[in-house]
Amino acid sequence: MDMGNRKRLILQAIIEDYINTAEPVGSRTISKKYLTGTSSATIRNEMSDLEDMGYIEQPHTSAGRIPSDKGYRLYVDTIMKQNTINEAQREMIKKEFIDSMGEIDRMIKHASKLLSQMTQYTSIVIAPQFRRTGIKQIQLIRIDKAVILAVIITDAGILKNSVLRLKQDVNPDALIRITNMLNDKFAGLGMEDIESFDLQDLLNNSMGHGEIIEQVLPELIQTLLYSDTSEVYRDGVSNILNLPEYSNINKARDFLNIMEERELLFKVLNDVHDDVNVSIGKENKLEQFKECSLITATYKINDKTIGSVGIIGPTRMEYSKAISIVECMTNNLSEILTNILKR
Amino acid sequence: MDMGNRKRLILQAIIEDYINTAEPVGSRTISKKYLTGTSSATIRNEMSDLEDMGYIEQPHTSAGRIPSDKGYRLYVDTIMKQNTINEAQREMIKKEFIDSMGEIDRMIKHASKLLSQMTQYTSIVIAPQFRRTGIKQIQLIRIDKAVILAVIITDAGILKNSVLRLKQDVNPDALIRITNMLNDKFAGLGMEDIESFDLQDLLNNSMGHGEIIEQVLPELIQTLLYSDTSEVYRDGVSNILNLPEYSNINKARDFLNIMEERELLFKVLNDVHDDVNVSIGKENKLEQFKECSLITATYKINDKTIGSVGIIGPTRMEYSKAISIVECMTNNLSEILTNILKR
DNA sequence: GTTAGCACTCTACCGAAACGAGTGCTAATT
DNA sequence: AATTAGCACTCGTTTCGGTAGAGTGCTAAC
Repeated sequence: MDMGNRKRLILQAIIEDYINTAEPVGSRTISKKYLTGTSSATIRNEMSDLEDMGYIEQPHTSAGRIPSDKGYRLYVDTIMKQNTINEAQREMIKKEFIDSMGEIDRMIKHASKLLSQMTQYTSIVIAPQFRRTGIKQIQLIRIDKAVILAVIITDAGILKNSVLRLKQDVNPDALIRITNMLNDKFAGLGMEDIESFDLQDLLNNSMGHGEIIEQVLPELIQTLLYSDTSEVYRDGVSNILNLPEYSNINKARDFLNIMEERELLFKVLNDVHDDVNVSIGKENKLEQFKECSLITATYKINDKTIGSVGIIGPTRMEYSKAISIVECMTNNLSEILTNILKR
Repeated sequence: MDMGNRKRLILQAIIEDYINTAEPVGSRTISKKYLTGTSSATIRNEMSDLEDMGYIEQPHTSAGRIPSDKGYRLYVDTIMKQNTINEAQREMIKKEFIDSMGEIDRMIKHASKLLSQMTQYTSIVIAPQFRRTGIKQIQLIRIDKAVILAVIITDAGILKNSVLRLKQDVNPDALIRITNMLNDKFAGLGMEDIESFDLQDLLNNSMGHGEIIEQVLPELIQTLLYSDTSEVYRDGVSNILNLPEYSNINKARDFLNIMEERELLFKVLNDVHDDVNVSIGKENKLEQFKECSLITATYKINDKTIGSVGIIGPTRMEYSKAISIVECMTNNLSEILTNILKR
């Protein structure tokens, strides 16, 4: 059976009406609101075909049709019109960012809030990923007897610090030499390189500071590699309770439960690599998201992906709007973060 | 009318039964389950008195009674038995902390998770408050042309850093002199002192570095005073959906909405100063908490309050258990944080 | 002061009936 | 051959009356 243009229009009508109303759409509704030139009987026939083709479903006899995941997929890929957010909204995102600039952290939280406010779904954002950047500089600062502070500055201008407690005191000169040594070794390296770093090699060339380096380095590497896992921000979690899909308390609870699993959310967002990705319903790997759609996008510093943002909503999602917003958001984030670096 | 011992027992019975069942408690239930020697008729009379005295309420004629806020208050203050958590649970809290030690941040998140898991309510924790500590040391580090990193180390060993971008480059020697100058002025001061700090005075004695100090200082003070607002962690928000109080979607949504207002939560937790505080129902200043109870406790470093934790639940809360858990938690937090310092 | 008994009240629950939205099929129309 | 009108049928939702049950307040007896 082929997909005539009228079928396409009917599918579009069903999806868009269902997105608005969350009610199964009947043939008469379509005939009256969308395809006024066509009778409901004709549309019924077409709908029957669409059902056979798997694009729509019937919750029960004598109800209208609702889109299937496959239907949404076709819609997203070939039917819907793109970029529906208007210039004013784009400006809003841009402007809001300029206002919130300063601390990267605050900016990220703000991005999350904006996303959820504009879409009325739940947003998730992961903070810039240290691991994905390179090391620019390492500074060791003596703050007390046998206590030093390690500050790490990355390509992306992100800082990490950790307090290292040593067994013995270090004199300032030695500390400077050690700092230089570490910088020689580490500056310019990517985090991937650190993982396979040869500790022994460094120790052999430690010019008498072996003992100290032996104490400092493991902690330092630890900080470098693992400190920034799972910095996840959510916003608008309560938005989903406005949706009829979640008027069922149990579903709502399930959803909220996942939203409290930071590590899980982190993972989900972290292994997306496309610029913009749309996962519809059962396309999601996670069992708990089988009735949701997830729109994700990555943001970059100097064209290197270092984080991502996402929107979670019901499969009945305003895809077009959500996609444009997420896209616009990551573009702005990338631009601003990259600029912060250049300054 | 005076409060005889039997009235007290009946009130206790009503409250404890209601805490367990969330159903209005009738006279027959009490006569059968709690005061087996007394007939339901007698208890009815007593209950009528208790209602007149304002300790219990009737949702409608021909329903049992439920405790009023005043009733809970009396219960918490004079009736309930204290410290109901057992040694095993105490050990659990202690042990969990030892496991999660290391980064303060992680520890705080973990505390929040533990609180909500053990109580099955929603927990809120605010991270150690920088503002409430004194400055130990300030370090300025040149990381690039006209870019310096300010690291602040406080009494409590907490660090803050901010990147400062200057209009002109600074040579290392000047930076050291400036650093020393700042340390002379700031080290040992409490955050309260900073607020009233006389900028002009420092500028007058700036030994030729006035221009740089003028650029550095405002940002630095900004960081000191405002950077750590609203580091709030929540956990177990979805727990409340298990409670019959929130089977009504609207109430649940209201609750979730508040829980997304970090600043609000921060404020609520931040202006509690007692060691342990219980606010019941309408005793809460916040409109949205009029049907909740809030148990808060503060934790300290070296006997100086620097943060607090709290539990939010329905007025029908297991006060005794919740209070002990919160108390135990803050004691452990205080101890461990204080020890971290000493090391 | 306490208790048994009883009339009364109010809610929650249940089932039947009416309703209405929507379908699928058939026959007529274009 | 495609479209449409008409109609019987299905199934979920709403409404409504009736009933059961829990609990009270009051009275009279103990």
